[in-house]
Amino acid sequence: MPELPEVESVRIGLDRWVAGRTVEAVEVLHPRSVRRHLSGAGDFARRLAGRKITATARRGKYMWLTLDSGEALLAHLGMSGQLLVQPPQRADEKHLRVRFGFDDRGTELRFVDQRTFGHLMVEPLVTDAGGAAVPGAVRHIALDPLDPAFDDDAFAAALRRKRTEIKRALLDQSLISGIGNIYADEALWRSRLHWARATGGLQRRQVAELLGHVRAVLGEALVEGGTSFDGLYVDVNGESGYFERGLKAYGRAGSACERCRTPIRRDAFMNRSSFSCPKCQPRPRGVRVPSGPAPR
DNA sequence: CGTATATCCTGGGCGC
DNA sequence: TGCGCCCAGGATATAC
Repeated sequence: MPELPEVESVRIGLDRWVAGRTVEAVEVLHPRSVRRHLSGAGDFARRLAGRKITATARRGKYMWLTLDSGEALLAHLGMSGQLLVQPPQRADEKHLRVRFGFDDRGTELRFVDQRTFGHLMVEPLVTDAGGAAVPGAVRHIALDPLDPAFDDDAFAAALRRKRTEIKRALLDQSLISGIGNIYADEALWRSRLHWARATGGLQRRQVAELLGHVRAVLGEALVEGGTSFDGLYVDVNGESGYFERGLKAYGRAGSACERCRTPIRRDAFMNRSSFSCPKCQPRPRGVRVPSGPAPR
């Protein structure tokens, strides 16, 4: 489940292995992986053929490779997407979806994605509201909290205007990007905030502290090389991350909270799960939550 | 318009 | 051994 730290690990790896190289052949093995490239797989491949990769970039969970044509190859890894750099003679992965060959006949870039929630597209760069050049599909994605231009005060003000719960807000990529279910739960645990706390009721200082914890947990995971689950996520060269041992709340239902030893609880939340400490993160007054997984 | 919910999709794991 | 169900969840379309 790649979130910001995992995506950034992939970007760094790709930068080293593919920046400066020229794409030759592109093979789309599964049309769903390019479903958001509306002009089709053939057009996707044609826009890349002969193009040199000039740089890599990322915002939130999106990453892209800029091309010498002024366009970019945009990637979202979804739940299980991987971008692997492999020798051409290496056997195809079971869930290989797109293969990129280079004119130097060296290593290939491969998009592997079991669950096919990830996607790739080629798009022109456009200028966003903040004056940055981003692929069109990224225009509505907010800056992520590791971006130097992220505005803490504007975020706090936006939170206070909202009528929603804090975890929904953390997962809203148009408000703050890069955070998924795992790091949302971790940041809330560190902040001692229940996921259902109303955004409008948070004090400015609480928002500042929450942002501090968000940055800390993302930064620590980035240093560790990303969180790895089920072997589905590996970094660009196939090495798993190790952050799972640093998780204090996510996936720890029934285990003792490391602060107070109370068993971590699991609540149904947005058709998935939310993990928190019943004592450190008390439920806000008036909020009733069904326990266990959400009904399907 | 703002917020909430349904939907997409696969296969490993597990109970029977 | 095999069947069927559970489960993971980001982004988007649709509903309220």
